[in-house]
Parts: sequence; C-alpha cells; structure tokens
Amino acid sequence: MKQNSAQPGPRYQALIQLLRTAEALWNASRAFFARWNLSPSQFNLLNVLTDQPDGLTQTELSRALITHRSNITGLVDRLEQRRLVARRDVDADRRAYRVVLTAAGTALLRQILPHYHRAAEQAWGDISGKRAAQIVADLATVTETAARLAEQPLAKKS
Amino acid sequence: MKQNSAQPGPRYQALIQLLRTAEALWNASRAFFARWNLSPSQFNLLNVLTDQPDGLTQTELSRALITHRSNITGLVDRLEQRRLVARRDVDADRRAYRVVLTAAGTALLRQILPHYHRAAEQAWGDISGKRAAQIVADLATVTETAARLAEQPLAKKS
DNA sequence: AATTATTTGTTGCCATATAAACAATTGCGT
DNA sequence: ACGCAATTGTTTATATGGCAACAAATAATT
Repeated sequence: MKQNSAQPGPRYQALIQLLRTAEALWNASRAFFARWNLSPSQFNLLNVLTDQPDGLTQTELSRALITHRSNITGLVDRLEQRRLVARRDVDADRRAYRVVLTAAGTALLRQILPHYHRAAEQAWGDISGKRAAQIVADLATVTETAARLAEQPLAKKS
Repeated sequence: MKQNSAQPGPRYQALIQLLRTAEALWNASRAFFARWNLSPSQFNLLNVLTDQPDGLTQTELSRALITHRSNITGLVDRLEQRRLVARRDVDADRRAYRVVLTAAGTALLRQILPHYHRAAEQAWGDISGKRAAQIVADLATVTETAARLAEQPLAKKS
C-alpha cells in the first residue's frame, strides 16, 4: 500500500505545459480577434453556427461550447445587438430559440476564417503535420479521461 | 502572392484539439479542487508560492500566473481572508507587498499536492513518459510562438 | 533638488464563467 | 386528462479575466 507517484513526473509536467500553452494560445487569439472586435468566445459561437443553416438552440450551443446554459444568454444578447446572429422562434417549442447566423454574421466569418486558419498553422512552426496528428490523438484521450474525471467524483446527484 | 493554407489543416485541428483538451482539464481541475473549496486559480497561486519562502510581490505573481496585476488583488484578498496567505510589508518599497503562504496555506498545499500529482499522471492514461516529454517540447515552441503573436500585432502603443 | 517618468496596487467597468433558483413550457406516467 | 418530472432560457450571486485610470511611492532625468 505504499504510495509512490507523488513526485511530479513527466506526465505532470506535460499537463502543466499544456495548460500554459492553452493560456498562451487563448491570449493570442484574443489579440487576433480583436481586429474584428470579437472575443474568442464570441468567435467560437459564430464558428459553431457556420455549418448549421437551421441554427442551434441555446442549450445545444452550450453543449457545443462546453459551457453552462446561462453563459449563452449574454453571449447571444451581445451578438444579437450587433446583428451577427438572430433568435428564431421554434414552432414546436415555445420555450426554445434557434440561434442562426445573419447575413452579416456569415459574411464576417467568411472574412475571418482564412486568416484564422493561416494563423493556426503558423502557431505550430516547423512541427510536421504528421506530428500534429499524433498530438491530436494523444490529446483526445486526455480529453476523455479529463471529462470522465470531472464528472465522476461529483455526479452522485440523483 | 497566391494564398494557400486557407483550408483547415492538421495543425489547425491540433490547435482546436489542444484548446478543447485544456478546457476539459480545467473543468476537471475545478471539480478536483472543489474538494478543498479552492478554485483552480486559487490553487495555482498557492502553488506558485510553495517554493518561495520570501513570497512574491503581486506584480511578480501576475507574471507567474500570466494574468493582469488587477486580478491578483481580489485573488489574494479572498485567500487572505481564509488565512492561507498573508501580505507582508516590504522594507525598501512602501508600495509593494510580499505575498507569502501562511502555515495553514503550506499545510493545505502539502495535503493537496500528492493527490494532484497522482491525478495529473492518471489523466495521461497509457501515454508513455517519453511521449509526454516530447509533447512538452512541442508545446513549448507553440507557447513561444503564441506569446510572440499575441504581442506583435498590437504592441505599437508608444 | 525639482521635475518627470515609471512602478505598484487598487478600483472601476465590462465580458466571461459556474451554479442555483426561477417561470414557462413540454413530456411522461398513471 | 391530470399531475409530476424534465427541459429551456433567464436571472441572480459570486469568481475570474482584461484593461484603463488612479493615487502613492519610487526611479530617472535634468
């Protein structure tokens, strides 16, 4: 029953580095999207709606953006004020809206996306595409583990 | 002058995956630290102070935590109310404080750290330590690039 | 030494985030 | 059909985050 692995090992280092990198990327994206007067969260919301002609409900949006329902309210409010998205009524359900991109929102996204893709590629410098794909696979498993760990210890509600 | 690389390539996918993974980890850490009634940010601040017997000034803390000075105020306020850290006056500079861990803060950290290290190792599942080290190296370069990109385009203030 | 510039922490405003509670609506079980 | 449970979006409270502006103190310049 002796417990080892209490010392910070290479995987711990990797986790710290990953969080640090993500923060750096997030800050970089903040500066990047500021050109269009958008926050990263706002861009992500618009981006999720891109290939959704019928839009998404706010609950669906919250799931796609991995955030709480209540965050979507204000986010959509501000984007709606700028006429980038619109709330569309749902016939069968008077509780829900479908949030859709307006023409202006679609146009704005079409303008931003090429720059975004280019910048994203730049960020990886001389790391090969093959290596990148490998990292994606590794990170995907970490994401699953993390998601499981996040729900397990506190998901004994009912 | 033709612009290619406008299509989402493997590096773009890797960036998205990285942000997604970081968010999952952050959420997992929120659930994890909730056991001790700490937020991830609060833990990070305490953690930074661990091996700093003389503490850090709030500006130094802001640099270590990659956040704005102004955020440190409230963070330290709340930790100070719980007697986990203390503001200590600086002799040579009446503007600054040195934030140090209290005995209670040190004890709490000593209690948490082993669990944290273990959980961090778990998150990587069967990914080898060697692989993890490689990922660290890759991510480090991404961090540098991102930090550079974040400052370049808007650092023409003066 | 006096003026100017910089640094330090705080405060204000706003955006984002979680979580709980709520009203309105819908779905389900009987 | 009725009543209870679940869902949807909003609101509230609180924490976190960036940024500008501020007073106090220190550093640099002349």
